[in-house]
Amino acid sequence: MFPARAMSNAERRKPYPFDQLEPKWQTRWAAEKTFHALNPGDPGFDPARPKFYVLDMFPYPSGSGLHVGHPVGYLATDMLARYKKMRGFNVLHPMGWDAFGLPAEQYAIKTGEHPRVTTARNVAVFKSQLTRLGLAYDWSREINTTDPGYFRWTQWIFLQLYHAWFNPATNRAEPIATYSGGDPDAVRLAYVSEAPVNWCQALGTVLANEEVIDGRSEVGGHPVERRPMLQWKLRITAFAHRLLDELDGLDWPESIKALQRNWIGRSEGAEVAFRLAAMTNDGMTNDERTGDIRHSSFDIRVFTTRPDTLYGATYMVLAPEHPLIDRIATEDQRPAVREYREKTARKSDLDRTELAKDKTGVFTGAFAINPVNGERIPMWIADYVLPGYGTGAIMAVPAHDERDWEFARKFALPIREVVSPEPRLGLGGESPCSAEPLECYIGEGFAIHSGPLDGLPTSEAKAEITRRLEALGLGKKTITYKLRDWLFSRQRYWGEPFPIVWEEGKHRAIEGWELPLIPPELEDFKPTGTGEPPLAKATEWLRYSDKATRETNTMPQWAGSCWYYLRYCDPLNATRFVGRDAERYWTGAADGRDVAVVAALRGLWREADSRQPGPLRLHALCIGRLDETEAAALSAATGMELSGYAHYADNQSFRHIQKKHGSESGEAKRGQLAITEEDVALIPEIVRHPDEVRSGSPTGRGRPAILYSKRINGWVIYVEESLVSQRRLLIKTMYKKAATGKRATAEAGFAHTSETFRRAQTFSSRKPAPVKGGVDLYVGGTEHAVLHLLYARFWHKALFDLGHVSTPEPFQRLVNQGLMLGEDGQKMSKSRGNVVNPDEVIAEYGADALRCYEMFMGPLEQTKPWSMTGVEGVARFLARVWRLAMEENQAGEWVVSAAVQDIECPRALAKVMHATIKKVGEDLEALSFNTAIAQMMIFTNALTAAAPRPLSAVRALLLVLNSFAPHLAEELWERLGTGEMLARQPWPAFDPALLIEDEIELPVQVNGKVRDKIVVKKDATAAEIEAAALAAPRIVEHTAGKSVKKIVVVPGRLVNIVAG
RNA sequence: GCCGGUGUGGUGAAAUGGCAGACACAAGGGACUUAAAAUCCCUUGGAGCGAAAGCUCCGUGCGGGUUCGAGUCCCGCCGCCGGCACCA
Repeated sequence: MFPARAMSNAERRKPYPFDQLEPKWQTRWAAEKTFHALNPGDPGFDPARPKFYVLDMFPYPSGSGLHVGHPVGYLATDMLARYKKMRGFNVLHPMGWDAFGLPAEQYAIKTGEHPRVTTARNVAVFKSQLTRLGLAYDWSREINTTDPGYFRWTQWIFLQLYHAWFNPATNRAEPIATYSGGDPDAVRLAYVSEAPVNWCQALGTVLANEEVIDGRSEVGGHPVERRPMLQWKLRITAFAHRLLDELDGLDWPESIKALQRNWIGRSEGAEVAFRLAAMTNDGMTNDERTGDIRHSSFDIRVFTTRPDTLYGATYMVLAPEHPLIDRIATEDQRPAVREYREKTARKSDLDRTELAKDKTGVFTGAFAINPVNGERIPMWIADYVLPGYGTGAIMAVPAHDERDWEFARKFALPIREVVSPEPRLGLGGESPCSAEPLECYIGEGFAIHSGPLDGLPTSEAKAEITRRLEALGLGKKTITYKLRDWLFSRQRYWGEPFPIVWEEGKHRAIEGWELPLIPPELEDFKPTGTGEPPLAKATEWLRYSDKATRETNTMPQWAGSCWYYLRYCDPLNATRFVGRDAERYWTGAADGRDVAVVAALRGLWREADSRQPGPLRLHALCIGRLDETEAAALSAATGMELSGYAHYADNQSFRHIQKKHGSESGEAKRGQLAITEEDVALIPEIVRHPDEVRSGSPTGRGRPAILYSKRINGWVIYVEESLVSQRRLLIKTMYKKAATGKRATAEAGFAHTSETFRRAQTFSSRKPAPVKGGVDLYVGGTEHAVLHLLYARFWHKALFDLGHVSTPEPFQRLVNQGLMLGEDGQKMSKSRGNVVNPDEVIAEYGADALRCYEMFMGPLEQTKPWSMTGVEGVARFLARVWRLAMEENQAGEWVVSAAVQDIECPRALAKVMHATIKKVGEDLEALSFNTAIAQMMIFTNALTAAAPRPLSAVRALLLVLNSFAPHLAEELWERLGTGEMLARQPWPAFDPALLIEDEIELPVQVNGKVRDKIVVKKDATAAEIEAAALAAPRIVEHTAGKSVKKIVVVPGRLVNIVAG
């Protein structure tokens, strides 16, 4: 060992001994489970506390570990989690690993080491790095997507999708059993289809549209080609309108919402049916040429956003993949058509989009009839029309669409102007002008040469033509989306196997009890290159029965991340993917009290059931409290079928209020009452006399109700067994105002009641309030805007429809942390050599300095370059904090400074202290970490200057600093403190009275320029301020020789004198 | 082309329509020290005037507008970053 003296010299170089105290506190937090979150039902769980679920996007544990850019978001959530805990919240702040994926598998192929092994190693590295940052995760909830206990439920959710369909009538996913059509396989949310897909030869797998960027794979940048293959898809398109519409209610950055809107790509327009012309240009009739259509003159439908330009459609274009081409192409055009289609099929997406600026196409020989004017228009095929969008066919209006214009010019097709930017007179639709327009006009305007539409502005013309087409059955208003179904299978080893077997060419699901379906052990993970998945090599595993074999595709990496935020709520649940109570509690459909209500209901139900055994159904009559969704969740939670739902906002409470107002029926109607605070206060009176409560249900009228009642956490629940003969259990819920006592409690209770009535009113006016819920705050990078974030929303909505979760959206609030650039201002990357490793920063300056620096740099959402000198500055700040309380003695040991004394805080210092408590709290709520730190620096500077230093002020600093620099704060708290852990302390209160100055300084402007300052009493009147301002010496100077025209006094702000 | 964001000192950045540049970094000067490190103090948007205290003018990408007052709101441009892009 070093001699003591040498040791202290070495130590002295460190501004404070973070290298000792940081590991110490990390160990303590882990040992004492300081950040362990309790679930409803756990011993010690406090349902009265509000909850806060704050989530990071879990990382893929790569082999290279973290760089300093990764933890930006983790640090933000950590600070918020620690703060919310001090604020009395039950905080859920978990972390886990998104560990299936390509890199681990590619590494395995290279080294022969099993991905399971490398994944475990990488996870260990990541976890230790995160721990060294002092992140307050509840590690007891750690999850790993590659853990069979986890992916079992990923497979289970897939089965829910497989066994479900989207019912357009109800606009939601339903069990496949409710589908009455002939072929359920055609409508499942998870289905197989043979279609052109994105095949990446280098990766040996197919990819989703979202994973292909400019014709190359997102991972690795390898070329991607179109190839028809039999693949699994998920029917995300069925949810397109909901995924789009429900973005509005989310508290997300506008940019991410815009990205998703863009990706979903809604277009409003019309579908128009064109009839195939009977006569072709060679004089033959269709009947003579093609047998198939002899008896049915079929239609070709096109989609257009500009139905108003229908009179200007001079030709039609089909996508080369369009299925009707074989039937319509004329004999003489057939070779050219076939050649063009083959050429197109060979083209990659990249070729088709990037290089195809020059239009190509071939005439099919067929003609279609324009339904509005009976004109024969030629039908072409061209690759600028895409098969997957709209109907795969367009009407071409070259005068008003740039692509059609270009195409028409190249192939000398007619161009007819039908929209004029200015209203034009005297141009009848019956006489199309012969002169072709000189340029393409794509804007809106007024219809011309368009028969009955002439003169109408574009928007009216659209509506008019659509109405006419609909009346004739030739078209209809249509909404089209760009979003395509999600290609869900991959030809890789390291992913979840599908819980599907194939028998005689048909697929079917395996049973739930067969899960998890574990992938086979393989020596050789290599993709086959033929599109056959590596799992096909496991011959033993492959065989399911004599006749059936297993599906060999695996799920994409996104599968596991689609629902991980749910698993965190209840990570060890062995019977359900997430416990209902845990899900309802943490994702916010219910607060702790609601969850307790459900638990009590279950108990009451058991009691009722024991009196008269047999299946019970639940009939929910809700007084202003539960909406329909919650009633459904309640029935699921109690295990009772929901036989009916009625909203109950009126009835007793309604009558009671009505009586009070002296208005008899007729005057005040349901949902139209202006409910006052006083009215709400009357509600508890009803509750206090349960005997007066009679069943309000139509069937229970007049019969005395058998009431079970139970009081839980300010709730009173009645269970009314008035419908015994029908085996229906009537439940009612009613909110009870919090017991009188502390004012604050009563107010909190009141606010809740008030909200209840708002919702009740909203419901009775038939406009359900949007159900908020999901993760309270989700922080992550912007790169998942249309991948993970869209997929997860889709899964969540499907699970919601199927009754498995209680909210329609997974992430209520989303924040993107900004990118961290290298010191050179470039993106951090190994090849640039500008990567900064957090471990090195921690070794030199400590984790607290790294934490504070990353948050001090600027706003969380902003991109910003790393600066080592910046870390140094923050480290200096922390060292100053340390020296506020500590000094070195003769022996070179740190001891509590004699300057810290238990004295009363001088008023000036107290002011800074309370201002700091206020600002840091507000800034944390607003995620303005940088300005919070600046304020703490101000406070620290003030404290440094003070001698002696009041103990209470130093402690206050530690309380607010704790979220940012928890190790340092804990250590000083311990040395100064009462023996309790700082992390468990409540957030300090500030005294607003102290922040109000008796006298305030006001700047005085003359013509908008500050010329002097005056000091006035805080409650000075405007007249007093005016007089003081005009008397100020420099104001007198500046207004000399001028006349004062106006004086603007902004109390507490400034005075502006307008003079001229 | 379309969509979203953004533009303030040498640098990172502050600023409910109300004193532009808080808080830091860097730089310069000083104190302590034999010396260095560490620490502490001072100066620091630009130009000009003054011996000094201080004063004046200009200044938030550019051009207009609203207002007693604009970094902030409105209109029109320009630059940069991100996304989408033959989506009919």
